[in-house]
Amino acid sequence: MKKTEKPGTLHWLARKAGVSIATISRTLRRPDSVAPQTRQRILALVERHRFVPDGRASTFSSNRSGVIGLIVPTISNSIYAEFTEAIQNRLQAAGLNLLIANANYSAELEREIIRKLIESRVEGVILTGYDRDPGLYQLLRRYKIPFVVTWSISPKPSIPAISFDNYAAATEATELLVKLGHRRIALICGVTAINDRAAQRLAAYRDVLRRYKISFDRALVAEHPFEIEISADATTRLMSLQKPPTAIFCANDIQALGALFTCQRLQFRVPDDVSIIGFDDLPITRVVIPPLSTVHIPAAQMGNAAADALIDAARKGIPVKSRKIDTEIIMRGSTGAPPARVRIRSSSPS
Amino acid sequence: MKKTEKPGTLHWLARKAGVSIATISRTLRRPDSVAPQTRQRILALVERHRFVPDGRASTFSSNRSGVIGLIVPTISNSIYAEFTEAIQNRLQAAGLNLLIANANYSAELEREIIRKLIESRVEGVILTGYDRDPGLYQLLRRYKIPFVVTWSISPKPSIPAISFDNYAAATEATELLVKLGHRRIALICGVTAINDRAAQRLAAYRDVLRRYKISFDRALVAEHPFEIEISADATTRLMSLQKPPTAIFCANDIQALGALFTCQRLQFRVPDDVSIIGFDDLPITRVVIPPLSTVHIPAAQMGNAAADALIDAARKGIPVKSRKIDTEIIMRGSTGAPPARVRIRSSSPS
DNA sequence: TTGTACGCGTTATCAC
DNA sequence: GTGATAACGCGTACAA
Repeated sequence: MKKTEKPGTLHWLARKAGVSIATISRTLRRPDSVAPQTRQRILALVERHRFVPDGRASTFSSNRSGVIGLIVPTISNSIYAEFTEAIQNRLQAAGLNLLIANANYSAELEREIIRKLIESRVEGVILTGYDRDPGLYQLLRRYKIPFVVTWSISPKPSIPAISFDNYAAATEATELLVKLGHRRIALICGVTAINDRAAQRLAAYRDVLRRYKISFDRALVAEHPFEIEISADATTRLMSLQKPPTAIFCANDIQALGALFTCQRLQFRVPDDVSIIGFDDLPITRVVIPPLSTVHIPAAQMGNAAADALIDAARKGIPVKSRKIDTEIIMRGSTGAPPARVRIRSSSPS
Repeated sequence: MKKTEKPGTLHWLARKAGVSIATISRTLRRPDSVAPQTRQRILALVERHRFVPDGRASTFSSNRSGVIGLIVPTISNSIYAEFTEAIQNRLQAAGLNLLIANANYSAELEREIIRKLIESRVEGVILTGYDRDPGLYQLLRRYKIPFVVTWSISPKPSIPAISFDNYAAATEATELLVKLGHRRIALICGVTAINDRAAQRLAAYRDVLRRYKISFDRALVAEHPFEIEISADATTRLMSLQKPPTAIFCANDIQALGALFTCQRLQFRVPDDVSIIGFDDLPITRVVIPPLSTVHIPAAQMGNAAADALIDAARKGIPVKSRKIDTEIIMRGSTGAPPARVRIRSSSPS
């Protein structure tokens, strides 16, 4: 007496249709392998009952989850949106699903996410940055889950990375300011302790200063989360120094915008009194006044490449190969030569 | 001869430990229900072999997927980031996982996503906007998946919504401009055909004009995707009209920023020559010059409420109840009375 | 406290 | 072209 099959399953539908579950399954997966007549009857039934097969069971039985996990450190920076959308499009075309996870700049949370992804046996993982507990990489390998690091070039060859070179890009940006004649250059960047991209950009900044024999001043470096208001406050502090900088390298466009508006609010002209260069090349940098000079990051290109690599890895077993993406300095209106004489500030900022 | 259990499974580990799979499973799920000695031995083994149980199998066997799906129309607007992070935090605290999906303002893509979510038997779905094929709601109900609409109040009581009222908020914003004395008010909003939030805000704008006997001018309405450069172009067109508007209501802060910078670029003073009011209250609105007047949307609060509702629905079977969230007009520096005399533009914008 | 055995819903492999 | 049935890996009632 099995008249009461649980509704919404193949068994149940098979009974209703008077065929075997195999036939239903086939109708759904490879309709051609079923007689047109049978197919029609079954499809009508599927339609009528709004049958949606249990993906967990099928993934489980076929041993293909069909999902790629993407872990981003934040979703509030739209540069990751461009990146994510590129990945999504590529995966969709390949019949894979994207699972987006936000680690919120927390190593702890990222660890949990990676574990969850392994638990659900994703077919690939796209990571942001390389700096994490090596055990996590081992875990991914242990379960034969292909992965790729993005937004950062890994120092270890064993960890495949598809990314631009943060150090090189930041070097270029800092050097540009030096070549414009600046000697007092501030840096606003992310929190290097939890962000290897920020750390690399800071390292580049320091190294350029050293190379040009410019003394490094700790007071000119501000590490902060990527929130525009925090960056604005940091800029206020920077520009209130006895000797304010004549240029600010912001290792992130959000921070650059905070710096730009704050300088203007404090009556510093950009770029006449102070130059600002950003990093990422968000669309808004082209619209603000003056347009922001910045480092263009081909986020979509990087996303495409990472997605393609994982598709090949998941479907054809091709190991992920590291690849470097080019960046480009975009000169717009926020950078120029330093003012001829050191500007003396007459009153404190409000 | 079952010596060669497949590695990375409970069976395999059970054999290694010399216990049954049940004991391993128990050790992992409810450690207390196992003798300390056994537990230690097993945990050591789990640790050593980096064992990660197959979540699909467990979810499948326990019939609890433990995931809530969130579908946002875009991830490039940081207002959704705040929303998403609130949801994520709440769910995490409740032991549920968040699956973020980006529908990219495509009904087609959203349909596929909803189907995928049902396939994976998520325990709840958070939707953005109410306007979609009713069949999708039926499908969710059919599989007893609790859902809630956000960012939009549903006109149908059968569809639970936890949201602010777009129409009311937009009415307030438009009315504010009218009360400041503006009669020539432009609207820049999203594409109403694919965005019910934009449609409601447009409806509010029209109704306010009608109520105040201000004639509706199609030329003053610009529907566009939420990209700052597109909004900038639209503003250029608007401000190049024979009789440019004295105020612009932007149903989105991104578009408001595009409008602000463009007006300034065209030498219109904000708010002296033209007032601008946005919608969302992004952090950047407090930093730009002048600070942008806007409608504050309590995105985090809405996210918390939606998450809580779904947690209760998934865990305690409590049906989701609609709830209205309050918005608030934030007056800052971008709005004021219209100029005394109509400004005559002397040359065409570059 | 621990082990046995069944069920979860699908896919894949054979026979027929 | 179709049906029967053995996996897939885990959770869990029930037995020991």
